[in-house]
Amino acid sequence: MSHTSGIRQAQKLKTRQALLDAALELLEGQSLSSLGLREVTRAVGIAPTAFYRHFRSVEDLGVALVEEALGSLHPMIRTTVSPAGEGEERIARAIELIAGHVDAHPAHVRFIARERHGGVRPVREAIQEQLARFTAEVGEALAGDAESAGWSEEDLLMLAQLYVDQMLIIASLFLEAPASAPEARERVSKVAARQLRLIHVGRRHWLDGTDTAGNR
Amino acid sequence: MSHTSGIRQAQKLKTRQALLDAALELLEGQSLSSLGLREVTRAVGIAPTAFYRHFRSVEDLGVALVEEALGSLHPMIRTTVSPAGEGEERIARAIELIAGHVDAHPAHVRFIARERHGGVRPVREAIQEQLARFTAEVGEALAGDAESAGWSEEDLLMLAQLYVDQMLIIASLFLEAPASAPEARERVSKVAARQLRLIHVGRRHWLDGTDTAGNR
DNA sequence: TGTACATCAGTGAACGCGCGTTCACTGATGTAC
DNA sequence: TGTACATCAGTGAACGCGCGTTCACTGATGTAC
Repeated sequence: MSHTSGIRQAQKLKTRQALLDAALELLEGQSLSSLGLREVTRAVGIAPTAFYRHFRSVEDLGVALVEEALGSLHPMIRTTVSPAGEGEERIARAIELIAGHVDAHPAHVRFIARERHGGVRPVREAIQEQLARFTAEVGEALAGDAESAGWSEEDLLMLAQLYVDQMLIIASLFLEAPASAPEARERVSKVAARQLRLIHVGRRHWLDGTDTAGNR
Repeated sequence: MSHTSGIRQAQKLKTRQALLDAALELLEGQSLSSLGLREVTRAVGIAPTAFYRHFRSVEDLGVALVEEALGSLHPMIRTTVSPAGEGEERIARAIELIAGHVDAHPAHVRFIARERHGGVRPVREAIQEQLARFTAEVGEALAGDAESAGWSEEDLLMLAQLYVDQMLIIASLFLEAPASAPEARERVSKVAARQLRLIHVGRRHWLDGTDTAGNR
């Protein structure tokens, strides 16, 4: 029978978390497909064979990392698109939220950016699946927004996808502009704000002249 | 003295190209950081040690692959943003061009998508550098467009960046929708067209009410 | 509460294997005269 | 054109090393009575 508490269970979870943490740290400088099982256990300070008590393989650990990383991304995305305030102000707030998240969880963000198109299929698929869920959620959030009146389901989903992709791009940009280089961060913030603004302008005028789109 | 012709030189180039080709093929299912030198030479049918006659390391080969892959991407991007025709038609043509390029060079596209945020720094940096050059080029092309009258340099560059990122996103989507699944391709084409259309709408109305952006 | 047995997270030795790199080499191609 | 020497792409043996995985084990924790 499996218990949810008990000294043994608690210790096991602790070791499992230590494996995840060590792996994530090692992944700052390499991709999952080159991460070794022994490398991870060595970093944690346990015997290589103990790894198998927690994961069937490094790939398996990678899938667990996806859950962890996108779990932490989840609330951020919801808050980012939460419909409060006026356009320009919302954009600034969204960018601050993204920058803050990248500062708080740089390794998670890097892991997702790296493995999204990485060499390990199960991990790639786990990421795509989670991102699809995010897109659906953002779509729902957008549907509740006054600015989306008259929008078709399909259009809302395409906008949601645009936003989700854009958020990941902006997060990657912040990753390359560390907190130690405030000018670089400022530059990223400015470009990101302009891009979100352009998307927002496009959104406001989306239904303007559907039949004549493209004409001046 | 180094010649540009001669049997020896020609054979050397042939072997070098064989190494690049074999590596690219092996990279369809894994990332560069896990690709082995012996794996590549085995695929080509030469001794492992011969590798060093052409590249100093697998990383070095990766950088060469970036040149090759983005060299082939280069003309596509130029043509895609080339300013001919009316809005809606240009969008359809751009998407066809991207789809065609992905069909013609799937491994190159996959390589760039994978290694753009991958685990090998020199390769990552080579890609970022080339993409920055593309962005600058697209910016210049946009500057020559009538629709860009009144745009600041900065705004043009941010739009160029948006387009380049969007092209890569669309290319990745086509990669996952193989030519054997025409419905999936059609779906990708449609979403991509809507997204480009929204960006285009944003572009047309960018200067509408700079001071009141965000108000309805 | 105490005792006897079951569970199971972590150990450590051992394995076969493929890796990257070195080295002295070979023999076809290139060059000088 | 022929000869003698230089170059250098590719060879093959050898190396030390770290890898993933197996296995029987230990001893602390959990359970039954």
